[in-house]
Amino acid sequence: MARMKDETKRENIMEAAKTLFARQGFFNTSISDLVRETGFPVGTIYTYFKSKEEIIRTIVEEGWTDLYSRLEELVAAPGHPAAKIKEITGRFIPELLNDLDFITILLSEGIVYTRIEEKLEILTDLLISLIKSASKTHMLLPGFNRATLQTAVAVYFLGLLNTVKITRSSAIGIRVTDVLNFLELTIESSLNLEP
Amino acid sequence: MARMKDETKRENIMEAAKTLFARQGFFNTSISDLVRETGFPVGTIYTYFKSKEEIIRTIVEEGWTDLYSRLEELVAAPGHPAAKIKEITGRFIPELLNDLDFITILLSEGIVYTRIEEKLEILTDLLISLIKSASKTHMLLPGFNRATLQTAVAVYFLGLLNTVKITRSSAIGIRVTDVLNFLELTIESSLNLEP
Amino acid sequence: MARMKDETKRENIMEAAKTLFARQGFFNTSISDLVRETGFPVGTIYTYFKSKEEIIRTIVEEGWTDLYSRLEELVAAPGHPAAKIKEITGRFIPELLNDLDFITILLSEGIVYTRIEEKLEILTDLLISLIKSASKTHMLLPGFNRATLQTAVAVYFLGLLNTVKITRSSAIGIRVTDVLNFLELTIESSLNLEP
Amino acid sequence: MARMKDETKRENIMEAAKTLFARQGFFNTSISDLVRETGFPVGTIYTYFKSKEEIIRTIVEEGWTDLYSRLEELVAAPGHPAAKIKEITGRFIPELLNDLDFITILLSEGIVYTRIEEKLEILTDLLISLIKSASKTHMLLPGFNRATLQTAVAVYFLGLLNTVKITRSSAIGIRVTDVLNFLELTIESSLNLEP
DNA sequence: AATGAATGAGTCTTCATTCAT
DNA sequence: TATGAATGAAGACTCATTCAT
Repeated sequence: MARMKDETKRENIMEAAKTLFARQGFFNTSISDLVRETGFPVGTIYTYFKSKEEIIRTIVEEGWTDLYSRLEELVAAPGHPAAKIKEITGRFIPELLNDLDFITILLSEGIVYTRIEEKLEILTDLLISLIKSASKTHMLLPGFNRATLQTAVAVYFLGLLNTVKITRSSAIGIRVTDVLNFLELTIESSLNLEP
Repeated sequence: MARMKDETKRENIMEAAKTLFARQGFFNTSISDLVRETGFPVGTIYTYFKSKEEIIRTIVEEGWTDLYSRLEELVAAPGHPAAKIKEITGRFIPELLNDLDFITILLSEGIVYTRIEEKLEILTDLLISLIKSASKTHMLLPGFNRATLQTAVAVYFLGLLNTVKITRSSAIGIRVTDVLNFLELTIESSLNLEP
Repeated sequence: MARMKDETKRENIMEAAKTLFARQGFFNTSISDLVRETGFPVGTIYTYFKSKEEIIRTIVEEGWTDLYSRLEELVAAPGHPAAKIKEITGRFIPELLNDLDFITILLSEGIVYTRIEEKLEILTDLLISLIKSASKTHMLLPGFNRATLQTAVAVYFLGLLNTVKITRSSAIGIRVTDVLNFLELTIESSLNLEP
Repeated sequence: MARMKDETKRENIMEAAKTLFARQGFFNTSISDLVRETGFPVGTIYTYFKSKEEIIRTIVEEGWTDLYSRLEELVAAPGHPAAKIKEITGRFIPELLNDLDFITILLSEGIVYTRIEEKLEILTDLLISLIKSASKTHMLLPGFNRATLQTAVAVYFLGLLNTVKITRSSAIGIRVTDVLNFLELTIESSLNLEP
């Protein structure tokens, strides 16, 4: 087996790109910015990624895969569904909301360069099945059919991310703790969880 | 006297820009695209806007002003607060969700080029005061302090817009009707409205 | 006779242009700068001058004509030649060196847009004939033929102007008084003036 | 390894720029002109110079450095001060006056883009100290203090250059030989040199 | 005559990507 | 494989001048 490409370099590039894309935006970040930030020569960047677009796509894809697989694992693990939901709101989401750079990129150019809807749909499906199994009655809220439920999850998920993202750059009086607090209160009151 | 500045031209430019920015993104839309789309010569574009950035800023600013003033008017009008909330979910939001181009721009580069957090904060304040006056108990949900309430409004608002935006470009199984449906159900069940 | 064009406006334009051209240079001054500075509409500028180039040409031509005619008058007046030379170094040149804007323009784009060499040649001729008639011996300096004498006048004239011009923008330790002082000393010692 | 930056190209660009700037002026020379003249693609111009302004600055700066260091060397060399002055008027100045393109640029936009006064001041200092050491009496001319002397050098230097510059484009009856002739005569008669 | 919107050729510069070394 | 000079299409924007009103 031939010598593998230096995985560290790849990660350095992605890390730098993530920071820059989040801070300045994808279009306002040039490959030379990346060269300056990483200290690598241009050629090296193109050794690891075949285009600028591929860099952002990779950031989003890998970030999402990581996110989703951790969620999947959490759901698949043995244990009570209601406890898993607690785990999600109490640990998984807080962790996610911490990665502001990822959120910023995902909600900006990430949407353009990767099929985010598909990701959202899959995520949504996973969560819905969990919610259903966690719910005593299997009738979460009267009047909620599947589409509405899917909508609910999407609205919450995107709403949370976007709120946190906007919070970042601003003096708005919302803190990440408020967001988490809101989430917990909402989940508790609207889902009729089994004990 | 010389020719007077033509308001129609200004609107043509903004309309074309709105379409293009929403469809291709701000950075993927060149001034030449605008020239092609409007049929105006470059110089004319710059007679009405002093930069490309000013165009997007104007689109967001004017769109938001229109949005907010309609909401303000609705809130200020005589009538029962609960009825006004119905009006908002039943007429105002649906109308807003219809303007997909505006939503797309607002959530993308609009965030970068205008102080969207400030706008959101003001909007949030208006809605909170309405909600409070509409609520029987003035205790909307147990455990909701002001920050959480503000968060709730932000999450819903941004979540709705973002969901609809993503819906646009995709095969995801969510329709605007689902979004509206979800909103109505949520509002009803979570706000304890006076009859 | 038809109503004459408002001569004042013409002068306002030239004055503003002179200031701006001297301060920022001809090419870095736009017609809009002129519009801003004068308060006149563009159209008005073009009513009085048919092009930007004509403005600078007029500034140089009129300035030079004024300069030259005052010199000519001084030379033509009755009186002793040696006294006239004193008059030139003591009054005429100091006055000229005062008009820094004119000097700056003359030495920069003025050279490009008007035939400055012709002007210089005529000026030179006038001064040479004066010097000759003022000189006791009519042999100013041994070895000075006509061409050398013309050169001398040109070098002094351009040298004086250029030195003063550079002095303007800088911390160099030369003052206009030094320049005048130098001139006087030189003239006295090198020209063998009749008493 | 990648290609190395090619010093020849840099020089080609500067050479072409020098010719064009001198002939047409800095502002009337476009980067496209440079592209046409050099045969290089635009990008290559910008590989070697980061802006149009940097090109002119480099031309003036390098030209001046070369000039000054040759003068310095001449002055520092062993030998009689009076002989050095002869060397300057007889060889150094004639060589300088030969480089019409450099003179033209130096006296036009060169003034704007580099601190020419500082250069002049340093040059002046060097020459003054040489003149003083060459002078028998150390009292060059009665009444000449340091400022006047500095002025004298500046006026001569700028006057010579400017005269030659104007000579270039014109039918004026002055030749470079006249200028040199004038200089020699002046120096001899006004400086009281030791034998 | 007065005005200032209209015009579009032309400006400088950038930048993702390639490929010779 | 590593490098970074080379490339040139494309970018946003300017501005002297015209001419409809």
